[in-house]
Amino acid sequence: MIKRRSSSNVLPNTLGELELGVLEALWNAPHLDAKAICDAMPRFRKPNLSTMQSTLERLYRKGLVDRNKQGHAYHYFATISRANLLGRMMGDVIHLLHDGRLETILSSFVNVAADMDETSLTELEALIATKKLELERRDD
Amino acid sequence: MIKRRSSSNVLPNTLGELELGVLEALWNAPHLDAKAICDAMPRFRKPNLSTMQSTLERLYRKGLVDRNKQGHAYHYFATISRANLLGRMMGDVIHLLHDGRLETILSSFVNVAADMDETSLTELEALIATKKLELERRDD
DNA sequence: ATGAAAAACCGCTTCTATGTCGGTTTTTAA
DNA sequence: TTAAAAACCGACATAGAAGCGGTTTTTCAT
Repeated sequence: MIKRRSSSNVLPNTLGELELGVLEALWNAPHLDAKAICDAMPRFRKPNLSTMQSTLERLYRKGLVDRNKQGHAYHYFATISRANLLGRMMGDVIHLLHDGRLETILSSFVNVAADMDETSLTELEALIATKKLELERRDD
Repeated sequence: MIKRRSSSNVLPNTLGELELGVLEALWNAPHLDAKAICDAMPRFRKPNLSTMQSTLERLYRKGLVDRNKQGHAYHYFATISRANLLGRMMGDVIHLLHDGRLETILSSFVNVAADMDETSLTELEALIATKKLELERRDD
């Protein structure tokens, strides 16, 4: 009598490698069909057309791509931008490890930014300034 | 003839629900043994002791916990803080969706911070200032 | 209209990480 | 010395993703 697992919901927005590859291809060139997306994959892992169709179907059910029929094939396009997906996944991670202290999260931002590039902190400051102006304007 | 999958490395630092629960318990009270960690889990999903031991063993191999024998049982402790794990996972997500443009990443930070709380942007500014001072001092 | 080609559709297998646990061996402390 | 507690070992379960062959449907050119 084995205990059933309560379908794990850590990081609800994670994707497989191929799924991500597909999105990359679609961000790069919207409105491709399954065949074209296959061709856009690097040779060392070019999947069978059926495999690509399965993957597209999964992405479609997840709402990450939409499609419409043009001629004899579906043409696919991403329904989410790279930046938005990044935001979602960051949200997942934050939600997963949130301890209620804002400082924990914000200091992660700063640390990541500091690790990337010397000038990042300054850029981050500039973006904050812009964001603050936006918020002020919205309040008027 | 089925193609072998090159063991997928999307988000190398993801954890299962139980694994994360264990870390939460250890962050909350370091140096517990397997039994005690079991007891620390919410009743509705309290695992068998063996299950807990397997999970601890996996976390140990991953380097996320360490242990030493005290009396007749191992006592476990986390080798990574919540904030550091958050940082790692954020790094994973960023690496996964990096498009070369720093602005994409930084604007995600700002957006997430802005969604959380009005004062977050100001706090973020303060943290940046602190971080900058740290970096300057390191250069001396 | 019609038939070949292309794509969709269907159902199945494989793979991997995690969760799950029973049974056996080892260790410890009384 | 021995009973109990824990470690250790070897399974099986599950879910999401990757993978693909075979069949049906659609389309377009003739």
